[in-house]
Parts: sequence; C-alpha cells; structure tokens
Amino acid sequence: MEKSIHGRPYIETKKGPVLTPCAPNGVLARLGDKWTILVMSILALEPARALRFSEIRNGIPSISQRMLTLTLRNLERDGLVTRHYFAEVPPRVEYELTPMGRTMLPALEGFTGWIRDNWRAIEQSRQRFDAAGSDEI
Amino acid sequence: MEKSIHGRPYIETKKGPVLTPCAPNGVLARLGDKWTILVMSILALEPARALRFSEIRNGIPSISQRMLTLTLRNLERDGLVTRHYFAEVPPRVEYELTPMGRTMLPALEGFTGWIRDNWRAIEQSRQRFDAAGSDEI
DNA sequence: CTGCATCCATCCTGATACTG
DNA sequence: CAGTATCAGGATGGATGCAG
Repeated sequence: MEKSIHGRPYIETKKGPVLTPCAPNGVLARLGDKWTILVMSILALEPARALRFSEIRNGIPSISQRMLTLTLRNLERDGLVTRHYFAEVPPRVEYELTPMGRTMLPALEGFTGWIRDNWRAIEQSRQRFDAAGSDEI
Repeated sequence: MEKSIHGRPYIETKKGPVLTPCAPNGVLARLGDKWTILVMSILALEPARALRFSEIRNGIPSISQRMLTLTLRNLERDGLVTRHYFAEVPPRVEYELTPMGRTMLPALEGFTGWIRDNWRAIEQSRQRFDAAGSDEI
C-alpha cells in the first residue's frame, strides 16, 4: 500500500521517501499560472451566477483578451467552468463555475487566506534576502 | 472600506467588482511553479527535521540539480525554508521548514487534497474536451 | 461582443561542463 | 557533495489585426 503526503503518492526507500510522478503535477501547474486563480476568484464572487466575457475582463483590468480567452478555455477543458454561447448579434458568451469548480472554492480560500496572512512577511523576507546578497560583491 | 475575496482586495463599481492588483499574485505564481510544491511536500514529510540537498533530490527523481538549487534558493528567499551550510569536506547542506513554512502546510494540504479527490475527473474532462474538438475539423 | 491567428520578446527549464 | 555558468529549446504572454 502506497503512502501519500499532500495528495501525492510516495514510496519509502532505504534512502528515504521518494515521490512518485502523477497527474496532480499538471493540475497544480495550471492553477498556478498567471491568470487562472484570478479568473476563479472573479467567478467565485457570485458562484451561482454566470458572468459575461466582458464582465470578467472588467474585473481583471490588466488581463489581455487573448489571455482571458485562453484561461477560460483551459478552465472549460478541465471541467471547472461552463461556457454558454448565445448566437445573438452582437454575440454574448457567459461563463459559470461547474459543480466541481465550486467544490474547489474552500480549498482555494484556505490557500489564499494563508497568503493574505503571510504575504507581507514574505515580501519582507525577500527584501532582507536581497539586501544581504548585495553586500557580498 | 475595501472588500476582499479569497484574500484579494477588490472594489465594487457600476460595472461589477474589479480586482485590485496586489502582491499575492506573485506568491501564488511562485508556489505554482514546476517544483516548489513538490519540494515543500518532501520537507513536510518530516517537518521537524532538516534534510540534506541530496535527500531532497532523491525524493524527486526527475528534478535537475539546477532546478532544485533554484527552487530552494527561492524558498529561502521567501522565508519558508532555512539553509544550513556545514563547511566540511565534502560539504553538507541541510534544509528545513521555517515556522512560517510550517504554517503553510494545512493550507497546502487542503489544496492538494482537493486535487487528489478531483484530478481524475479533470483528466477525464480534458479527454472529453479534446475528443469533441477533434470532430469539428 | 467575442474569439482566433500571427508575430515577437521574454522567461523558464534542462543539459552540460566546471569549481570549491 | 553542493553549487555555479553557459547555452539552446520550448513555453508563455502581450500586441495587433481580422472575422463571425
């Protein structure tokens, strides 16, 4: 029977635990990209309501149209977001969280909550680290 | 007074909520990179004990020496990991979680736990999505 | 309004070789 | 053993123009 830590299977060896490769890698990489968490946060504001493309875009002023499209497409592909296309003129497209997408929100909240509590300390640590490094020239 | 969702400040406007840029972006990006979570997971296996560079490397067979060094250096810079250098021959270097690093573990566990429960569904969703797309040629 | 295609600059990563 | 330097490839992201 495999053990697991943080959802990741590993095996015990003479030299210590060895993580075995598995898919969660890829999931984490996707969620950690530049925009995914931001888009999920916007959709989480009103988990029950669908948002238009332009509403999401307005919520994240710095995102480009291209990147919002790509991010939403990936979320749709992962089954976290549903896309509703209305063939009107002009076209209207709405996005909303799927049930699975909504189950992610508590975990996301836990993680971003930790960041909210600690990012100032992290910033300070970075400044101290960088300052210490610049002495050693 | 600013509101916040998932640790991220935002303001209400006539057109809806708008996320305001802030530092947590960068923290998430760091944690979401290719190796950071894996390294944290290894260190989390024995949160009270320091691990040698080579022990960590053995725990993540696919990581290159270069990327492990870079990842550990970034974690040290962020104040999540402490580096202990022993000027022996051959040199020995050990790493361990800082108190702040340990406070991150529950949040990490929540997130990776969700992934453990859902990554199969995500994989399936991706396959369905890709299969549907290839019909439309 | 929404989305795709293209081009291009940048960053990230891995491979390799070398040092204390 | 641990770390650094260098280089090349691919991945990522932004700007722009065009289309349904």
